[in-house]
Amino acid sequence: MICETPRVRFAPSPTGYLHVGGLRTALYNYLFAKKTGGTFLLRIEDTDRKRYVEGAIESLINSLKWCGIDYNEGPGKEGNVGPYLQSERLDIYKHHSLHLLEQGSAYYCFCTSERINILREQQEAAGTQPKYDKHCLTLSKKEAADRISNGENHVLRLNIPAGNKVVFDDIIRGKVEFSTDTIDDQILIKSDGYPTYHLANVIDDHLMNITHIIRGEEWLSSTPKHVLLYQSFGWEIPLFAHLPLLLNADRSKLSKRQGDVAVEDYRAKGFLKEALVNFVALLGWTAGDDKEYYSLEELVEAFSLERVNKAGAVFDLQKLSWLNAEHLRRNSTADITRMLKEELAESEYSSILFTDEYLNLVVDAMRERISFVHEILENSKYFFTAPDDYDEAAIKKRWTTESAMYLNKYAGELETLQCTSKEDYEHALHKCTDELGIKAAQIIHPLRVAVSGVGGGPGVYDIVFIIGKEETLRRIRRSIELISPSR
RNA sequence: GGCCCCAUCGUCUAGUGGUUAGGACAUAGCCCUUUCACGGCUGUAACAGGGGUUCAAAUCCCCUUGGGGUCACCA
Repeated sequence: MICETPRVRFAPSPTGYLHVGGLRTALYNYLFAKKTGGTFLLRIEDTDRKRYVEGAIESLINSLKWCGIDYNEGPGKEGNVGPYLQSERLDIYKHHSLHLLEQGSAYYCFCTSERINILREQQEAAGTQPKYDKHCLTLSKKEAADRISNGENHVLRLNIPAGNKVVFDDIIRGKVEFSTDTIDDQILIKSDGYPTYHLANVIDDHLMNITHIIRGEEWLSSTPKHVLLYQSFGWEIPLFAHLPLLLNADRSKLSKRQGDVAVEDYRAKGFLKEALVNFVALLGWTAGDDKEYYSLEELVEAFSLERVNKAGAVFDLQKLSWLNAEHLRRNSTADITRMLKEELAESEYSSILFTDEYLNLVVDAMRERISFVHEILENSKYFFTAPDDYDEAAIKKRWTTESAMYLNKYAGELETLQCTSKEDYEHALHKCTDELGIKAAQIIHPLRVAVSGVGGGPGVYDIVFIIGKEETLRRIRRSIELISPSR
Protein backbone atom coordinates (compact mmCIF):
# COMPACT_ATOMS: atom_id res chain seq x y z
CA MET A 1 0.00 0.00 0.00
CA ILE A 2 2.67 2.45 1.01
CA CYS A 3 4.60 1.91 -2.17
CA GLU A 4 1.60 1.87 -4.48
CA THR A 5 0.98 4.88 -6.63
CA PRO A 6 -2.43 6.34 -5.84
CA ARG A 7 -5.47 5.40 -7.83
CA VAL A 8 -8.48 7.65 -7.42
CA ARG A 9 -11.83 7.91 -9.10
CA PHE A 10 -14.68 10.28 -9.80
CA ALA A 11 -17.89 8.28 -9.71
CA PRO A 12 -20.92 10.35 -10.70
CA SER A 13 -24.34 9.00 -11.47
CA PRO A 14 -25.69 9.98 -14.87
CA THR A 15 -28.76 11.85 -13.72
CA GLY A 16 -28.23 15.01 -15.73
CA TYR A 17 -25.38 17.41 -16.11
CA LEU A 18 -22.12 17.92 -14.28
CA HIS A 19 -22.82 19.82 -11.07
CA VAL A 20 -20.19 22.36 -9.99
CA GLY A 21 -19.86 20.41 -6.76
CA GLY A 22 -19.15 17.36 -8.87
CA LEU A 23 -16.66 19.40 -10.84
CA ARG A 24 -14.85 20.28 -7.65
CA THR A 25 -14.78 16.63 -6.55
CA ALA A 26 -13.54 15.56 -9.97
CA LEU A 27 -10.95 18.34 -9.95
CA TYR A 28 -9.53 17.43 -6.55
CA ASN A 29 -9.29 13.80 -7.59
CA TYR A 30 -7.60 14.84 -10.81
CA LEU A 31 -5.20 17.23 -9.09
CA PHE A 32 -4.30 14.65 -6.48
CA ALA A 33 -3.62 11.99 -9.12
CA LYS A 34 -1.57 14.34 -11.26
CA LYS A 35 0.39 15.65 -8.34
CA THR A 36 1.25 12.21 -7.00
CA GLY A 37 1.84 10.53 -10.31
CA GLY A 38 -1.24 8.43 -9.72
CA THR A 39 -4.12 7.34 -11.88
CA PHE A 40 -7.49 9.06 -12.18
CA LEU A 41 -10.46 7.07 -13.32
CA LEU A 42 -14.00 7.86 -14.22
CA ARG A 43 -16.67 5.37 -13.25
CA ILE A 44 -20.33 5.80 -14.02
CA GLU A 45 -22.66 4.79 -11.20
CA ASP A 46 -25.74 3.96 -13.20
CA THR A 47 -27.34 1.34 -10.99
CA ASP A 48 -30.57 3.25 -10.62
CA ARG A 49 -32.56 2.54 -13.71
CA LYS A 50 -35.35 4.84 -12.68
CA ARG A 51 -33.08 7.85 -12.63
CA TYR A 52 -31.24 7.18 -15.83
CA VAL A 53 -31.20 10.20 -18.13
CA GLU A 54 -30.53 9.80 -21.82
CA GLY A 55 -27.33 11.49 -22.89
CA ALA A 56 -26.21 12.25 -19.36
CA ILE A 57 -22.99 10.27 -19.61
CA GLU A 58 -21.95 12.09 -22.75
CA SER A 59 -22.83 15.40 -21.16
CA LEU A 60 -20.78 14.57 -18.09
CA ILE A 61 -17.78 13.60 -20.13
CA ASN A 62 -18.11 16.68 -22.33
CA SER A 63 -18.20 19.00 -19.35
CA LEU A 64 -15.13 17.38 -17.82
CA LYS A 65 -13.37 17.60 -21.12
CA TRP A 66 -14.29 21.25 -21.52
CA CYS A 67 -12.78 21.95 -18.13
CA GLY A 68 -9.58 20.25 -19.15
CA ILE A 69 -9.99 17.37 -16.73
CA ASP A 70 -9.21 14.14 -18.46
CA TYR A 71 -9.15 10.69 -16.98
CA ASN A 72 -6.66 7.90 -17.43
CA GLU A 73 -9.26 5.15 -17.39
CA GLY A 74 -12.99 5.18 -17.86
CA PRO A 75 -15.69 5.01 -20.51
CA GLY A 76 -13.99 5.15 -23.87
CA LYS A 77 -10.58 4.67 -22.27
CA GLU A 78 -10.55 1.09 -21.17
CA GLY A 79 -7.93 0.06 -18.68
CA ASN A 80 -7.68 -3.45 -17.32
CA VAL A 81 -10.19 -3.16 -14.48
CA GLY A 82 -13.23 -2.30 -16.58
CA PRO A 83 -15.97 -2.10 -17.57
CA TYR A 84 -16.41 1.38 -16.09
CA LEU A 85 -20.19 1.48 -16.23
CA GLN A 86 -21.71 -0.23 -13.23
CA SER A 87 -24.66 -1.44 -15.24
CA GLU A 88 -22.21 -3.63 -17.12
CA ARG A 89 -20.82 -5.19 -13.95
CA LEU A 90 -23.92 -6.90 -12.59
CA ASP A 91 -22.38 -10.38 -12.61
CA ILE A 92 -19.48 -9.13 -10.54
CA TYR A 93 -21.77 -7.76 -7.85
CA LYS A 94 -23.85 -10.93 -7.81
CA HIS A 95 -20.78 -13.06 -7.46
CA HIS A 96 -19.41 -11.12 -4.52
CA SER A 97 -22.73 -10.73 -2.77
CA LEU A 98 -23.00 -14.53 -2.63
CA HIS A 99 -19.82 -14.58 -0.62
CA LEU A 100 -21.35 -12.16 1.87
CA LEU A 101 -24.44 -14.32 2.10
CA GLU A 102 -22.48 -17.50 2.79
CA GLN A 103 -20.56 -16.04 5.68
CA GLY A 104 -23.66 -14.48 7.23
CA SER A 105 -22.75 -10.86 6.60
CA ALA A 106 -25.83 -10.50 4.46
CA TYR A 107 -29.26 -12.06 4.33
CA TYR A 108 -32.28 -12.22 2.08
CA CYS A 109 -35.26 -10.12 2.99
CA PHE A 110 -38.76 -10.67 1.66
CA CYS A 111 -40.54 -7.89 3.49
CA THR A 112 -42.93 -5.89 1.37
CA SER A 113 -42.60 -2.16 1.10
CA GLU A 114 -45.96 -1.98 2.90
CA ARG A 115 -44.52 -3.71 5.94
CA ILE A 116 -41.43 -1.54 5.85
CA ASN A 117 -43.55 1.60 5.63
CA ILE A 118 -45.71 0.59 8.55
CA LEU A 119 -42.62 -0.26 10.55
CA ARG A 120 -41.12 3.11 9.79
CA GLU A 121 -44.30 4.94 10.74
CA GLN A 122 -44.44 3.13 14.04
CA GLN A 123 -40.82 3.93 14.77
CA GLU A 124 -41.29 7.56 13.88
CA ALA A 125 -44.38 7.75 16.03
CA ALA A 126 -42.42 6.20 18.88
CA GLY A 127 -39.68 8.73 18.31
CA THR A 128 -37.05 6.14 17.52
CA GLN A 129 -34.77 5.95 14.54
CA PRO A 130 -36.31 4.25 11.49
CA LYS A 131 -34.45 0.98 11.07
CA TYR A 132 -35.20 -2.39 9.59
CA ASP A 133 -36.04 -4.82 12.39
CA LYS A 134 -34.09 -7.80 11.00
CA HIS A 135 -37.38 -9.61 10.60
CA CYS A 136 -36.03 -11.86 7.84
CA LEU A 137 -32.68 -12.55 9.44
CA THR A 138 -34.02 -15.65 11.15
CA LEU A 139 -35.27 -17.28 7.97
CA SER A 140 -33.56 -20.56 7.27
CA LYS A 141 -31.46 -20.96 4.14
CA LYS A 142 -33.90 -23.53 2.91
CA GLU A 143 -36.93 -21.33 3.37
CA ALA A 144 -35.24 -18.39 1.70
CA ALA A 145 -34.20 -20.53 -1.23
CA ASP A 146 -37.71 -21.87 -1.59
CA ARG A 147 -39.30 -18.46 -1.55
CA ILE A 148 -36.84 -17.21 -4.13
CA SER A 149 -37.51 -20.11 -6.43
CA ASN A 150 -41.20 -19.41 -6.00
CA GLY A 151 -40.50 -16.08 -7.61
CA GLU A 152 -41.06 -14.01 -4.50
CA ASN A 153 -39.69 -10.47 -4.53
CA HIS A 154 -36.61 -10.16 -2.38
CA VAL A 155 -33.63 -7.97 -1.59
CA LEU A 156 -30.28 -8.68 0.01
CA ARG A 157 -29.48 -6.85 3.23
CA LEU A 158 -26.27 -6.19 5.09
CA ASN A 159 -26.39 -7.75 8.54
CA ILE A 160 -25.05 -5.12 10.87
CA PRO A 161 -24.04 -6.48 14.29
CA ALA A 162 -25.33 -4.38 17.17
CA GLY A 163 -23.20 -2.96 19.92
CA ASN A 164 -20.02 -2.38 17.94
CA LYS A 165 -18.07 0.67 16.97
CA VAL A 166 -16.90 1.51 13.49
CA VAL A 167 -13.91 3.79 13.43
CA PHE A 168 -12.08 5.11 10.43
CA ASP A 169 -9.62 7.82 9.63
CA ASP A 170 -10.50 10.60 7.27
CA ILE A 171 -7.61 12.49 5.70
CA ILE A 172 -9.49 15.76 6.07
CA ARG A 173 -11.39 15.20 9.30
CA GLY A 174 -9.29 12.80 11.27
CA LYS A 175 -10.84 10.03 13.32
CA VAL A 176 -14.57 9.49 12.86
CA GLU A 177 -16.53 7.06 14.99
CA PHE A 178 -19.98 5.52 14.67
CA SER A 179 -21.92 3.04 16.74
CA THR A 180 -23.34 0.12 14.75
CA ASP A 181 -26.54 0.60 16.74
CA THR A 182 -27.34 3.60 14.62
CA ILE A 183 -26.70 1.92 11.29
CA ASP A 184 -29.53 0.34 9.35
CA ASP A 185 -29.34 -3.06 7.67
CA GLN A 186 -28.69 -1.47 4.32
CA ILE A 187 -30.10 -3.05 1.19
CA LEU A 188 -27.24 -4.35 -0.94
CA ILE A 189 -29.10 -5.81 -3.87
CA LYS A 190 -32.43 -4.36 -4.90
CA SER A 191 -35.38 -6.47 -5.97
CA ASP A 192 -34.60 -5.66 -9.59
CA GLY A 193 -31.27 -7.40 -9.16
CA TYR A 194 -29.24 -4.20 -9.32
CA PRO A 195 -26.86 -3.40 -6.50
CA THR A 196 -27.27 -0.25 -4.42
CA TYR A 197 -24.56 2.37 -4.41
CA HIS A 198 -23.10 1.06 -1.19
CA LEU A 199 -22.39 -2.44 -2.43
CA ALA A 200 -21.33 -1.48 -5.94
CA ASN A 201 -18.97 1.27 -4.87
CA VAL A 202 -17.18 -0.94 -2.35
CA ILE A 203 -16.76 -3.82 -4.77
CA ASP A 204 -15.66 -1.55 -7.59
CA ASP A 205 -13.27 0.50 -5.53
CA HIS A 206 -11.63 -2.70 -4.38
CA LEU A 207 -11.53 -4.36 -7.78
CA MET A 208 -10.31 -1.17 -9.40
CA ASN A 209 -7.55 -0.89 -6.81
CA ILE A 210 -8.68 2.51 -5.60
CA THR A 211 -6.36 3.76 -2.87
CA HIS A 212 -8.02 7.06 -1.93
CA ILE A 213 -11.73 7.74 -1.91
CA ILE A 214 -12.12 11.48 -2.39
CA ARG A 215 -15.81 12.40 -2.37
CA GLY A 216 -18.33 14.85 -0.98
CA GLU A 217 -19.17 15.11 2.69
CA GLU A 218 -22.70 13.88 2.04
CA TRP A 219 -21.15 10.40 1.99
CA LEU A 220 -19.61 10.64 5.41
CA SER A 221 -22.55 9.17 7.25
CA SER A 222 -22.77 6.13 5.02
CA THR A 223 -19.05 5.44 5.22
CA PRO A 224 -19.38 3.08 8.21
CA LYS A 225 -21.54 0.81 6.05
CA HIS A 226 -18.77 0.79 3.50
CA VAL A 227 -16.15 0.07 6.13
CA LEU A 228 -18.24 -2.84 7.39
CA LEU A 229 -18.48 -4.16 3.86
CA TYR A 230 -14.74 -4.00 3.32
CA GLN A 231 -14.29 -5.87 6.58
CA SER A 232 -16.84 -8.50 5.65
CA PHE A 233 -15.08 -9.09 2.36
CA GLY A 234 -11.76 -9.15 4.12
CA TRP A 235 -10.50 -6.38 1.89
CA GLU A 236 -8.08 -3.61 2.67
CA ILE A 237 -9.87 -0.35 3.39
CA PRO A 238 -8.87 2.58 1.19
CA LEU A 239 -8.14 6.01 2.61
CA PHE A 240 -11.08 8.38 2.83
CA ALA A 241 -11.14 12.11 2.21
CA HIS A 242 -14.56 13.70 2.61
CA LEU A 243 -14.69 17.11 0.97
CA PRO A 244 -16.65 19.98 2.49
CA LEU A 245 -19.85 20.86 0.67
CA LEU A 246 -20.42 23.73 -1.73
CA LEU A 247 -23.10 26.00 -0.33
CA ASN A 248 -25.83 28.41 -1.44
CA ALA A 249 -25.72 31.95 -0.11
CA ASP A 250 -27.94 30.79 2.79
CA ARG A 251 -25.40 28.07 3.58
CA SER A 252 -27.56 25.13 2.54
CA LYS A 253 -26.17 22.55 0.14
CA LEU A 254 -25.72 24.14 -3.28
CA SER A 255 -28.90 23.53 -5.20
CA LYS A 256 -30.54 24.31 -8.47
CA ARG A 257 -33.35 26.17 -6.79
CA GLN A 258 -31.04 28.99 -5.76
CA GLY A 259 -29.09 29.49 -8.97
CA ASP A 260 -27.06 27.74 -11.61
CA VAL A 261 -25.37 24.52 -10.64
CA ALA A 262 -24.43 22.94 -13.94
CA VAL A 263 -21.03 23.50 -15.47
CA GLU A 264 -22.87 23.99 -18.74
CA ASP A 265 -24.82 26.91 -17.24
CA TYR A 266 -21.62 28.75 -16.44
CA ARG A 267 -20.17 27.95 -19.80
CA ALA A 268 -23.28 29.34 -21.45
CA LYS A 269 -23.03 32.49 -19.40
CA GLY A 270 -19.62 33.17 -20.82
CA PHE A 271 -17.40 32.05 -17.98
CA LEU A 272 -14.00 30.84 -19.04
CA LYS A 273 -13.14 27.29 -18.11
CA GLU A 274 -9.87 28.50 -16.61
CA ALA A 275 -11.76 30.83 -14.29
CA LEU A 276 -14.34 28.23 -13.26
CA VAL A 277 -11.69 25.65 -12.49
CA ASN A 278 -9.53 28.17 -10.65
CA PHE A 279 -12.48 29.39 -8.60
CA VAL A 280 -13.85 25.98 -7.73
CA ALA A 281 -10.38 24.81 -6.69
CA LEU A 282 -10.20 27.65 -4.18
CA LEU A 283 -13.52 26.69 -2.65
CA GLY A 284 -12.25 24.56 0.18
CA TRP A 285 -8.54 24.58 -0.53
CA THR A 286 -5.62 27.00 -0.39
CA ALA A 287 -1.91 26.50 -0.71
CA GLY A 288 -1.53 28.64 2.39
CA ASP A 289 -0.14 31.68 0.62
CA ASP A 290 -1.88 34.64 -0.99
CA LYS A 291 -1.90 33.29 -4.50
CA GLU A 292 -5.37 33.31 -6.04
CA TYR A 293 -4.73 33.16 -9.74
CA TYR A 294 -3.92 29.66 -10.89
CA SER A 295 -3.68 27.81 -14.15
CA LEU A 296 -4.59 24.12 -14.10
CA GLU A 297 -0.89 23.24 -14.19
CA GLU A 298 -0.18 25.50 -11.24
CA LEU A 299 -3.01 23.88 -9.32
CA VAL A 300 -1.53 20.45 -9.94
CA GLU A 301 1.78 21.68 -8.64
CA ALA A 302 0.37 23.30 -5.49
CA PHE A 303 -2.40 20.89 -4.52
CA SER A 304 -2.48 18.69 -1.47
CA LEU A 305 -5.35 16.93 0.27
CA GLU A 306 -4.00 17.87 3.67
CA ARG A 307 -4.73 21.52 2.98
CA VAL A 308 -8.38 20.97 2.14
CA ASN A 309 -10.69 22.76 4.56
CA LYS A 310 -13.28 21.14 6.77
CA ALA A 311 -16.05 23.73 6.57
CA GLY A 312 -18.45 24.21 3.67
CA ALA A 313 -17.88 27.06 1.24
CA VAL A 314 -20.40 29.47 -0.25
CA PHE A 315 -20.28 29.71 -4.02
CA ASP A 316 -19.75 33.44 -4.51
CA LEU A 317 -20.62 34.58 -8.02
CA GLN A 318 -18.97 37.96 -7.60
CA LYS A 319 -15.62 36.45 -6.93
CA LEU A 320 -16.03 34.04 -9.83
CA SER A 321 -16.75 37.01 -12.08
CA TRP A 322 -13.66 38.78 -10.85
CA LEU A 323 -11.53 35.73 -11.54
CA ASN A 324 -13.12 35.52 -14.96
CA ALA A 325 -11.96 39.05 -15.69
CA GLU A 326 -8.49 38.18 -14.45
CA HIS A 327 -8.25 35.17 -16.71
CA LEU A 328 -9.82 36.97 -19.63
CA ARG A 329 -7.35 39.84 -19.52
CA ARG A 330 -4.41 37.48 -19.65
CA ASN A 331 -5.54 36.22 -23.02
CA SER A 332 -3.93 37.69 -26.11
CA THR A 333 -5.89 40.18 -28.18
CA ALA A 334 -6.10 37.61 -30.96
CA ASP A 335 -7.62 35.05 -28.59
CA ILE A 336 -10.20 37.46 -27.25
CA THR A 337 -11.02 38.47 -30.81
CA ARG A 338 -11.60 34.83 -31.64
CA MET A 339 -14.06 34.60 -28.75
CA LEU A 340 -15.68 37.87 -29.76
CA LYS A 341 -16.26 36.53 -33.25
CA GLU A 342 -18.14 33.59 -31.78
CA GLU A 343 -20.35 35.95 -29.81
CA LEU A 344 -20.83 38.14 -32.86
CA ALA A 345 -21.91 35.17 -34.96
CA GLU A 346 -24.80 34.59 -32.59
CA SER A 347 -25.71 38.23 -32.20
CA GLU A 348 -27.91 40.66 -34.07
CA TYR A 349 -24.77 41.74 -35.92
CA SER A 350 -24.13 38.31 -37.37
CA SER A 351 -24.75 39.49 -40.92
CA ILE A 352 -22.27 42.34 -40.74
CA LEU A 353 -18.70 41.61 -41.70
CA PHE A 354 -15.99 42.97 -39.43
CA THR A 355 -12.34 42.44 -40.23
CA ASP A 356 -10.01 40.90 -37.67
CA GLU A 357 -8.03 44.10 -37.80
CA TYR A 358 -11.09 46.09 -36.79
CA LEU A 359 -12.08 43.63 -34.06
CA ASN A 360 -8.56 43.62 -32.65
CA LEU A 361 -8.80 47.37 -32.18
CA VAL A 362 -12.16 47.00 -30.48
CA VAL A 363 -10.81 44.33 -28.16
CA ASP A 364 -7.79 46.41 -27.21
CA ALA A 365 -10.05 49.35 -26.49
CA MET A 366 -12.38 47.27 -24.34
CA ARG A 367 -10.33 44.59 -22.62
CA GLU A 368 -9.73 46.55 -19.42
CA ARG A 369 -13.41 47.38 -19.18
CA ILE A 370 -14.99 43.94 -19.23
CA SER A 371 -15.28 40.74 -17.21
CA PHE A 372 -16.92 38.78 -20.01
CA VAL A 373 -16.40 38.79 -23.75
CA HIS A 374 -20.10 39.30 -24.38
CA GLU A 375 -19.88 42.58 -22.49
CA ILE A 376 -18.09 44.03 -25.51
CA LEU A 377 -21.32 43.62 -27.43
CA GLU A 378 -23.46 44.91 -24.61
CA ASN A 379 -21.33 47.81 -23.41
CA SER A 380 -19.94 49.05 -26.69
CA LYS A 381 -22.65 48.48 -29.26
CA TYR A 382 -21.36 51.59 -31.01
CA PHE A 383 -18.48 49.65 -32.49
CA PHE A 384 -20.96 47.52 -34.36
CA THR A 385 -23.79 49.93 -35.15
CA ALA A 386 -24.46 53.67 -34.98
CA PRO A 387 -26.32 54.74 -31.84
CA ASP A 388 -30.06 54.94 -32.41
CA ASP A 389 -30.67 56.71 -29.18
CA TYR A 390 -28.61 58.76 -26.76
CA ASP A 391 -28.28 58.27 -23.05
CA GLU A 392 -30.42 60.92 -21.35
CA ALA A 393 -28.12 61.38 -18.39
CA ALA A 394 -25.12 61.82 -20.67
CA ILE A 395 -26.93 64.45 -22.73
CA LYS A 396 -28.00 66.30 -19.68
CA LYS A 397 -24.52 66.35 -18.30
CA ARG A 398 -22.50 66.88 -21.48
CA TRP A 399 -24.64 68.54 -24.16
CA THR A 400 -25.00 72.31 -24.09
CA THR A 401 -26.65 74.75 -26.46
CA GLU A 402 -23.26 75.35 -28.06
CA SER A 403 -22.42 71.69 -28.56
CA ALA A 404 -23.96 71.46 -32.00
CA MET A 405 -22.02 74.46 -33.20
CA TYR A 406 -18.76 73.14 -31.79
CA LEU A 407 -19.26 69.69 -33.26
CA ASN A 408 -20.12 71.26 -36.59
CA LYS A 409 -16.85 73.06 -36.61
CA TYR A 410 -15.01 69.90 -35.64
CA ALA A 411 -16.72 68.00 -38.42
CA GLY A 412 -15.68 70.64 -40.88
CA GLU A 413 -12.12 70.36 -39.65
CA LEU A 414 -12.13 66.59 -39.97
CA GLU A 415 -13.27 66.80 -43.57
CA THR A 416 -10.12 68.61 -44.55
CA LEU A 417 -7.93 65.90 -43.08
CA GLN A 418 -6.81 62.45 -44.11
CA CYS A 419 -7.37 61.21 -40.57
CA THR A 420 -5.03 58.30 -40.72
CA SER A 421 -4.09 58.20 -37.08
CA LYS A 422 -5.55 58.71 -33.66
CA GLU A 423 -3.42 61.82 -33.28
CA ASP A 424 -4.96 63.44 -36.34
CA TYR A 425 -8.33 63.42 -34.62
CA GLU A 426 -6.80 64.86 -31.52
CA HIS A 427 -4.92 67.63 -33.34
CA ALA A 428 -8.01 68.58 -35.27
CA LEU A 429 -9.94 68.88 -32.06
CA HIS A 430 -7.34 71.07 -30.42
CA LYS A 431 -7.23 73.25 -33.46
CA CYS A 432 -10.95 73.84 -33.10
CA THR A 433 -10.84 74.53 -29.39
CA ASP A 434 -7.96 76.95 -29.87
CA GLU A 435 -9.82 78.89 -32.53
CA LEU A 436 -12.99 78.83 -30.51
CA GLY A 437 -11.18 79.72 -27.33
CA ILE A 438 -12.83 76.90 -25.40
CA LYS A 439 -11.69 73.95 -23.40
CA ALA A 440 -11.12 70.61 -25.09
CA ALA A 441 -13.71 69.04 -22.83
CA GLN A 442 -16.40 71.14 -24.47
CA ILE A 443 -15.97 69.15 -27.63
CA ILE A 444 -14.68 65.89 -26.26
CA HIS A 445 -17.73 65.12 -24.21
CA PRO A 446 -20.40 65.97 -26.76
CA LEU A 447 -18.33 64.11 -29.33
CA ARG A 448 -18.40 61.00 -27.19
CA VAL A 449 -22.16 61.25 -26.84
CA ALA A 450 -22.50 61.83 -30.58
CA VAL A 451 -20.47 58.83 -31.69
CA SER A 452 -21.26 56.38 -28.92
CA GLY A 453 -24.59 57.50 -27.49
CA VAL A 454 -23.30 56.90 -23.97
CA GLY A 455 -21.20 58.65 -21.38
CA GLY A 456 -18.49 56.07 -20.76
CA GLY A 457 -16.09 53.86 -22.63
CA PRO A 458 -12.65 53.97 -24.22
CA GLY A 459 -10.96 57.26 -25.00
CA VAL A 460 -12.90 59.30 -27.60
CA TYR A 461 -9.94 59.44 -29.92
CA ASP A 462 -9.77 55.67 -29.81
CA ILE A 463 -13.43 55.41 -30.64
CA VAL A 464 -13.40 57.80 -33.57
CA PHE A 465 -10.19 56.31 -34.88
CA ILE A 466 -11.68 52.82 -34.76
CA ILE A 467 -14.98 53.69 -36.41
CA GLY A 468 -13.22 55.94 -38.94
CA LYS A 469 -13.66 59.40 -40.36
CA GLU A 470 -16.73 58.86 -42.53
CA GLU A 471 -18.65 57.11 -39.81
CA THR A 472 -17.61 59.74 -37.28
CA LEU A 473 -18.88 62.52 -39.54
CA ARG A 474 -22.12 60.69 -40.13
CA ARG A 475 -22.69 60.22 -36.44
CA ILE A 476 -21.85 63.81 -35.58
CA ARG A 477 -24.38 65.12 -38.08
CA ARG A 478 -27.01 62.70 -36.99
CA SER A 479 -26.56 63.64 -33.33
CA ILE A 480 -26.88 67.30 -34.12
CA GLU A 481 -30.16 66.61 -35.84
CA LEU A 482 -31.49 64.38 -33.11
CA ILE A 483 -30.21 65.91 -29.92
CA SER A 484 -30.02 69.64 -30.41
CA PRO A 485 -33.66 70.35 -31.32
CA SER A 486 -34.73 68.92 -28.00
CA ARG A 487 -32.37 71.12 -26.05
C1' G B 1 -35.74 14.03 16.31
C1' G B 2 -31.18 10.17 16.26
C1' C B 3 -26.33 10.00 14.33
C1' C B 4 -22.20 12.52 12.08
C1' C B 5 -19.52 16.89 10.46
C1' C B 6 -18.41 21.98 10.99
C1' A B 7 -17.60 27.23 13.30
C1' U B 8 -11.81 33.77 11.90
C1' C B 9 -14.43 40.21 8.43
C1' G B 10 -20.91 40.01 4.33
C1' U B 11 -18.08 35.95 1.15
C1' C B 12 -13.42 32.79 0.13
C1' U B 13 -9.53 32.27 3.43
C1' A B 14 -4.11 32.84 6.18
C1' G B 15 -3.18 31.63 11.05
C1' U B 16 -1.22 25.16 14.22
C1' G B 17 0.22 28.81 22.21
C1' G B 18 3.06 34.90 22.33
C1' U B 19 0.69 38.64 15.39
C1' U B 20 -1.14 46.03 15.72
C1' A B 21 -5.39 38.79 13.71
C1' G B 22 -2.83 39.02 7.28
C1' G B 23 -4.69 38.60 2.04
C1' A B 24 -8.58 38.39 -1.81
C1' C B 25 -13.79 39.44 -3.54
C1' A B 26 -17.52 42.86 -2.26
C1' U B 27 -18.14 47.77 -0.14
C1' A B 28 -16.77 53.30 1.11
C1' G B 29 -13.29 57.30 0.19
C1' C B 30 -9.03 59.39 -2.25
C1' C B 31 -5.37 59.50 -6.29
C1' C B 32 -4.53 58.59 -11.53
C1' U B 33 -7.66 59.81 -15.81
C1' U B 34 -10.52 65.88 -20.20
C1' U B 35 -15.41 59.91 -19.88
C1' C B 36 -15.88 54.78 -18.12
C1' A B 37 -12.73 51.30 -16.61
C1' C B 38 -7.85 49.40 -15.26
C1' G B 39 -4.25 50.56 -11.68
C1' G B 40 -2.50 52.69 -6.90
C1' C B 41 -3.46 54.24 -1.79
C1' U B 42 -6.68 54.34 2.45
C1' G B 43 -11.01 52.95 5.32
C1' U B 44 -15.26 50.06 7.39
C1' A B 45 -15.44 44.92 8.74
C1' A B 46 -14.04 38.75 11.99
C1' C B 47 -11.81 34.90 16.07
C1' A B 48 -20.31 32.55 18.06
C1' G B 49 -20.81 32.29 23.75
C1' G B 50 -19.20 30.18 28.42
C1' G B 51 -15.95 27.37 31.21
C1' G B 52 -11.25 25.19 31.80
C1' U B 53 -5.52 23.98 30.70
C1' U B 54 -1.38 27.55 30.55
C1' C B 55 2.89 32.73 32.51
C1' A B 56 0.24 33.27 27.74
C1' A B 57 -5.06 31.18 23.89
C1' A B 58 -8.26 32.46 17.35
C1' U B 59 -4.98 28.26 18.14
C1' C B 60 -5.52 22.63 23.13
C1' C B 61 -9.95 20.31 26.16
C1' C B 62 -15.24 20.45 27.72
C1' C B 63 -20.15 22.46 27.48
C1' U B 64 -23.70 25.60 25.12
C1' U B 65 -25.37 27.90 20.80
C1' G B 66 -25.60 28.11 15.69
C1' G B 67 -25.18 25.99 10.81
C1' G B 68 -24.90 21.83 7.62
C1' G B 69 -25.15 16.71 6.12
C1' U B 70 -27.50 12.10 6.67
C1' C B 71 -31.19 8.77 8.24
C1' A B 72 -34.53 5.22 0.54
C1' C B 73 -35.23 -1.10 -3.20
C1' C B 74 -31.24 7.58 -5.06
C1' A B 75 -26.55 8.19 -5.84
